[in-house]
Amino acid sequence: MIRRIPQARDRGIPDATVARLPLYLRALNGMAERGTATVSSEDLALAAGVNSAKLRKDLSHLGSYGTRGVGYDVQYLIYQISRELGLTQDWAVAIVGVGNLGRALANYGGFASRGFRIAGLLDADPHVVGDRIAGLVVEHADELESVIKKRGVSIVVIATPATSAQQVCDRVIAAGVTSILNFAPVVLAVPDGVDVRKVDLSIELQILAFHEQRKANGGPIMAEEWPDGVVM
Amino acid sequence: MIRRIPQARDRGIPDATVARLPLYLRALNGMAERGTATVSSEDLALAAGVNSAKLRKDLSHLGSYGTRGVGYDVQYLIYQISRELGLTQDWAVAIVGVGNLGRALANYGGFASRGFRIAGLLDADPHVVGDRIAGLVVEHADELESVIKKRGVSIVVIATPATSAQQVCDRVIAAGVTSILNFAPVVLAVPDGVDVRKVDLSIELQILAFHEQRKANGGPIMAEEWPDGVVM
DNA sequence: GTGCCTTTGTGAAGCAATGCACAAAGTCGA
DNA sequence: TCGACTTTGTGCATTGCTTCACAAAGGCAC
Ligand SMILES: NC(=O)c1ccc[n+]([C@@H]2O[C@H](COP(=O)([O-])OP(=O)(O)OC[C@H]3O[C@@H](n4cnc5c(N)ncnc54)[C@H](O)[C@@H]3O)[C@@H](O)[C@H]2O)c1
Ligand SMILES: NC(=O)c1ccc[n+]([C@@H]2O[C@H](COP(=O)([O-])OP(=O)(O)OC[C@H]3O[C@@H](n4cnc5c(N)ncnc54)[C@H](O)[C@@H]3O)[C@@H](O)[C@H]2O)c1
Repeated sequence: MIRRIPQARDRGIPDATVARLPLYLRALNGMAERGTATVSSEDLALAAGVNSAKLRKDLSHLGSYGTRGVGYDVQYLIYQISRELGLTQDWAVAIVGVGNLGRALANYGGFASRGFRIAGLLDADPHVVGDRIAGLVVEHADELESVIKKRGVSIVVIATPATSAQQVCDRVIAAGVTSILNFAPVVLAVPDGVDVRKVDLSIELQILAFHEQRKANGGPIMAEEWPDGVVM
Repeated sequence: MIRRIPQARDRGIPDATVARLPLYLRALNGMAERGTATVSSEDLALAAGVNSAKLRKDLSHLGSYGTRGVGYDVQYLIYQISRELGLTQDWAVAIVGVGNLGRALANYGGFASRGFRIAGLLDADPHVVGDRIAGLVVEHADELESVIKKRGVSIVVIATPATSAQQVCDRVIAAGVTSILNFAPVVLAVPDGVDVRKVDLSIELQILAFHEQRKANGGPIMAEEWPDGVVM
């Protein structure tokens, strides 16, 4: 039986931890702006909305960056988390599908400030191609492969209708992209080695509705039957 | 020691299961449109992008709705999942903050089709108030409480800048709302009994960047040190 | 120095979710 | 009616994540 010997800086950081690091980073940036020099796990955990033991365990996966009796140096921790997440370099992102959502994303300033530079906007609709949005001109979807290669795009955001998403996905993967953020409500099929993250707003609302219903009724109405009262 | 006796329709559905039900529902709706009458756990799992044992276990939390040797009746399963999620009723949703993102959400047709009716759009900016978007007129944020009460809003979407989000959140909770979908990059403090779900696009990109960096380098650059090479 | 106080880092226990593997249930053709 | 075949529903082992609780580390006052 093979047992992994845990090391000081174990390379395998749990997914759950990776997903929280950006949260810590955001809280730390706020503190840095307010001039805070050091912070305890307790306070940082509070600001990030997690439990302090979890925070300490998460940070311990990156290394031993705290000082007992004192806490963590805010600037140093910002740097370490940023480095771990790969935010010390900047990333070229292309947005495919410049409709309602694609436009909102393109106009959003919060990406650039985190090192995500929008390097291309692409759409299949000739009425949209040529529009200038947030300083960029929308290019035709036919240019997808060439834009990806010329501008070193490594992350693609898919904001097309569901029907085109898989096709766009296949093309960007063929062009060498291995990180995709998908807003279309479809399950994308991708080969191993490609990471897809999805954001589905309608799923979030459905989860809220589930809990809301429980709060109101203590559960769904009409347990086992069809609306007309006939059990199948 | 108290041990819960598992029942045919155990009322405590695991969170992980609830989060996947909308996925199954979407896959089932696709099948229904294509005229499929029954589906096996294997096929449905494939369409939803999960493992079939997981799918069966998830569905078993709702009840025993399959037929051995055959599979699940598509229409019946759609109804059962919808009922469980609370989608057999419709929900009035208000969007607070009608900027880039709020507009995209308001214009999106995918909510109404799932029983989420946009019942109000609110903004604090007088230049935005009065705009007509997707058939609704934007109202002033001062009307928040009255809109919630008059239109029976039970889910609020917060799409304001981060600085206003907590304040909006406090107000909607005071007005009786207990389900919130938050797009602002802040941790909202809420009392017990209030559900908040958050969508943070920039976190998703950061997670992608983390994995992308690993694929490229096998890990972050300059393990323990500051950029200038001095260990703290 | 020395000792007190604070806070980290981490074993270990507890809990939740996953995935395997198969008996039981039901279908369908002969 | 029966037997072969398919597919569900679930017990169980496993994995992964969370939380507790505390020894060890380090700062700081005197
Ligand atoms: N708008 C929202 O709030 C929202 C919410 C949840 C999910 N979504 C999903 O996000 C996606 C985009 O939504 P939207 O509201 O922006 O839709 P939209 O119809 O406004 O925009 C889609 C854009 O994609 C373009 N397009 C179509 N096929 C293309 C292709 N092959 N290559 C490049 N571009 C192509 C279209 O020309 C259009 O401009 C949809 O899949 C939608 O379901 C949107
Ligand atoms: N646009 C995106 O793609 C995107 C991506 C990720 C996160 N976000 C987040 O979503 C939120 C909205 O983003 P946006 O791009 O639409 O911003 P925006 O500035 O375009 O829109 C914000 C709107 O909220 C309104 N507002 C401000 N204070 C208010 C209050 N107290 N009550 C009601 N309305 C108020 C403003 O008048 C404005 O119209 C922000 O928190 C942003 O960080 C946006």
